Amino acid sequence: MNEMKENNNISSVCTNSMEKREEKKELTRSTTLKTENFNMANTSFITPPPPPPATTTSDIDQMPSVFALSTTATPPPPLNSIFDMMPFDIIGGDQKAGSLGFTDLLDINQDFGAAASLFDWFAQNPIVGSQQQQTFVPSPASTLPETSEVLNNPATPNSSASISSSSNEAGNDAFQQVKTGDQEEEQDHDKTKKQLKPKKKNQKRQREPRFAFMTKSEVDHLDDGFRWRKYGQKAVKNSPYPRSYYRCTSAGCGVKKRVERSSDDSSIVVTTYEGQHIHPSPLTPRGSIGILSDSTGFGAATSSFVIPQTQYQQHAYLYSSSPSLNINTTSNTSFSPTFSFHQRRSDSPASLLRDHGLLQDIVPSQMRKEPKEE
DNA sequence: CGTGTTTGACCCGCGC
DNA sequence: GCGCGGGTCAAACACG
Repeated sequence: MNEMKENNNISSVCTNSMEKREEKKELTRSTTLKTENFNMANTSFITPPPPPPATTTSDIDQMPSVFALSTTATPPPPLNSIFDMMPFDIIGGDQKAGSLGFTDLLDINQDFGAAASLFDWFAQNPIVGSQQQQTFVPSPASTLPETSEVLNNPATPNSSASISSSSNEAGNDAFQQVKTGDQEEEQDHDKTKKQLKPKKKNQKRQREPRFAFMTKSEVDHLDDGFRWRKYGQKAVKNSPYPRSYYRCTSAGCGVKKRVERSSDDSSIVVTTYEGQHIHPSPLTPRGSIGILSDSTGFGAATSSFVIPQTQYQQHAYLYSSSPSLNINTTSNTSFSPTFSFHQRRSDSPASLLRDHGLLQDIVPSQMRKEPKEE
């Protein structure tokens, strides 16, 4: 019920209350936000994504990648749930590509298939730390990004679930440090702002390992099965879209999430998770969705992934998952999400990589650079 | 009343 | 040191 409330929250906020608030906001306009953009974003959210019309390859890119599923036995979740997204056949356009399994495309398929979720998979295949870099970053010129942010680049093109991730400075045991980091951070949160002030000056604030992915979606805040509380919103430089900051509402769980819309492709939402849930998803027992979630808290963080490529492969790909296809409301423990694969035609890869804001965090600097002609 | 959002102010790190 | 930008806080507010 709460989930439903939360799920409906966006739409309701966007319709009634948001309009009221907007009126008020007109008076107390913040310099932080650009109103037009804010309204624009909301407007687009209000409109439910239209059902997929008969697709032709030509108009695929203009089509929304989010629409309600009607194939599930359980009541269809709200539209802003990422489980509703079936971008695979829309984005992909190519039905063959759409039918391609994720396992057909990725050489990590076995591990991922066994994992209950992406995050689970990453837990099993930690992508942070030096070991990871050896495994996933084949980069020849491979100077690891000085930012300590790590991207699990594919060993071979076309065969990677390149979901960007970053870690804190202490990167090597980032996952283990999540909890300690949470505790420390939680203590900090308990302090007041003024108490924060005299706080450790020489001690750098530790960053949680981050996990970012792009979702082609009309809604900013995707329902990933967890309850989030928005605690901030900032305008993103060089982007008309604001960035929203969310924190997991579960007590003691310090997981944060940042959501921003790509300035280059407004249909792409960049979601960055920071930290690790210390509790199961509140939605776990709920129908088929729950099996996507796990205690690691990254359940069902699957939708479509715009994959920044290495310098080998100077294209951005959009991976899309269609979990519901394989799940079918059964407790299929051997859930293996089906990913489709589509090379975007309209978006220049460079433009995707050039995206501002969070992309600067999640994409290693070497990848943000305009690729030199090979 | 509990929960979540909004938003101005503040903190902090970083580059110059 | 200063300015900028990212990130966070917390009071005020909205909503069910």
